[in-house]
Amino acid sequence: MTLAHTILVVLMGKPDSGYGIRSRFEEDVQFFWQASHQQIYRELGKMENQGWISPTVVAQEGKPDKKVYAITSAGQQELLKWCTEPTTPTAIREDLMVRILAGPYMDRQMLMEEIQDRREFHRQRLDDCLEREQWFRDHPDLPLSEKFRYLNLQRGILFEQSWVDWCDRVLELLKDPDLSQLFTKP
Amino acid sequence: MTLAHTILVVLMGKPDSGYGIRSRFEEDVQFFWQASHQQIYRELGKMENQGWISPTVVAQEGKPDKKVYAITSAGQQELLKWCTEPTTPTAIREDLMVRILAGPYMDRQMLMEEIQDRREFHRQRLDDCLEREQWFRDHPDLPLSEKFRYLNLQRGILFEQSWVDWCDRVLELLKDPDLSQLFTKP
DNA sequence: TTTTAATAGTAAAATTGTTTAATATGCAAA
DNA sequence: TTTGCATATTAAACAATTTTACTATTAAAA
Repeated sequence: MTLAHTILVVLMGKPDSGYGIRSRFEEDVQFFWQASHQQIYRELGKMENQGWISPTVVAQEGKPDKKVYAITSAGQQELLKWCTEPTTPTAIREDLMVRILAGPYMDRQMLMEEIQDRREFHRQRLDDCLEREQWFRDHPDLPLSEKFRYLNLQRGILFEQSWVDWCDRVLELLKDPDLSQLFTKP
Repeated sequence: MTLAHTILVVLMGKPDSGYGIRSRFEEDVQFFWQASHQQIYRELGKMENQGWISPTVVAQEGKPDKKVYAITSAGQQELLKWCTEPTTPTAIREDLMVRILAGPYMDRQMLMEEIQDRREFHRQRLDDCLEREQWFRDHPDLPLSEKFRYLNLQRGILFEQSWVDWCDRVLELLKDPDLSQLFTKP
């Protein structure tokens, strides 16, 4: 259950409410970890039961009360323990790849539109990543924790770029009904 | 539920048993779709109930009997229907990225070993992909369905290559305790 | 000759993830 | 002034996935 440990890492930065954690997920973790707010709230409940985090109810002006969770020393220990365990590469389930396998049996135009849409999606994300990269470059004197976030951003850039490149290449090849230039084009 | 449709595509090629389907998953789908044998057997049961596939028990010499499933015309229709629906980009959950975020709080040497291991993993997969690419290039007169598999292989190559590149870059940067060359190295 | 590996399948539990809904506060816009 | 949006949390139902554990056959290796 890495979700719990992702939350622990986020809380190492600063204590936060479920809502706040979710927002921070969207901001800077979104391209390699997604979680709905229910998932986060449920996980926070479990984590509290295990003593990894402790809540404080904070009254706010103009907003509903919130439960701010802070990581406990037990939580920090748990995080460090988790850091000694090996990570495992993500099992990818990419349905566009399944669609590609179905390529011989489906309408070519439809397939190409699907890939075109996907290209647009990843190009948009790439743009977002590059924009954030520029922000980092405009702020060179960042604390170490921010520098590690930059490393993750680099992963995202390479990932999105490889998608765009692949889509472009495949769209070019699919123009030909029998993919005859498969091995001649680089 | 794309697993069912992945199985349908695989069965379009030729009828096969659950065990055989699983083997073919490992061979040529493994880097973008993984499924355990229970998942596949369970899914096959559901698919049979829906009339998408029909089984034939085949006795074998020297091996246990097997249930060979063939796609039905209802199954083919279902597959074509699925092909008109848009695909959705995978939600990635990559725990190495969480580990990177934990970087400021953990032992640097340990983190670097973790990344080194990951690099080795992806380099191995890249090698496998390149080997299979060479096989394709040695067999230029392939049927169309094989050519589409080659397109998927290209995706795998770009994916694994981007991992290796990222690991190399990060390992270089992490040599320095405060990541001071973050913006100066390309 | 016992064990291990590969083939072939089934069952159940536990965990994780998604969907839908309900509740509540306060601000701003229409 | 009603509507919609952002903030903030909880509950329940459902679907998907993973883990663990069985049963069984045959070949090959130790």
